[in-house]
Amino acid sequence: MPENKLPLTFYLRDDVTQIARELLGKRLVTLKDGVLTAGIIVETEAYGGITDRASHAFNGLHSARTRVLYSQGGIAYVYFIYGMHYMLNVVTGKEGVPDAVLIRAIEPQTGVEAMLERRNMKKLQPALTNGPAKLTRALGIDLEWNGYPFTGNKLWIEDFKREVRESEIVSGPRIGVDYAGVDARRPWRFWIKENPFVSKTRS
DNA sequence: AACATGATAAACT
DNA sequence: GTTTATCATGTTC
Repeated sequence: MPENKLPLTFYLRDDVTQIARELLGKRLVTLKDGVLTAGIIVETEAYGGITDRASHAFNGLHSARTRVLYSQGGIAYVYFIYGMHYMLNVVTGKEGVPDAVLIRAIEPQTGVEAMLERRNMKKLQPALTNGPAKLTRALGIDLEWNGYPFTGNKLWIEDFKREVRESEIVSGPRIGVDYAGVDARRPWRFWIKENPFVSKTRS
């Protein structure tokens, strides 16, 4: 177990955009079937609870799907979309506040062979993990991981000796949320400037 | 009916 | 190499 694993207190803070920024440069790790896979987080998006039209919990919606969003921070919110993809979010804030950060891209670091196999690819290239559904597939994350804690021994985020200067962090509108009206234009997507593993925007 | 996407193919430059 | 179009596939409200 790594000593630099982020503590629960990291996730319990109430500024979700700040947490989304701080997650850049951190190392996301999964341990599944004895196989360790990990990568550096290079792109995130903040989802601001009940007042954010792009959030699944907008207007205080409670449902079977959004239940884990209202939990105390420090657990995973995994959901299924477009009939075939899984998305990983980090739930933040105190219990009752459905804030979350979507992990949109990572830079592969450990267990590249296993990731390539899960993705059915032969060679390391940005397409391995440069999108939210690509990285969940590469890390072996599916619906079973919904609600799983980031403080356990199967899924965690750890500090990594990668200094991310403020000047390296770029922000802009979130992807795929055009339906969200005014909230669609909020600059709540954060990424590391010029990193080749950041997702490609569709025009 | 819509969806916090990815893979592929075809037509560009 | 890049942009544009199309489809896959099933849960959610």
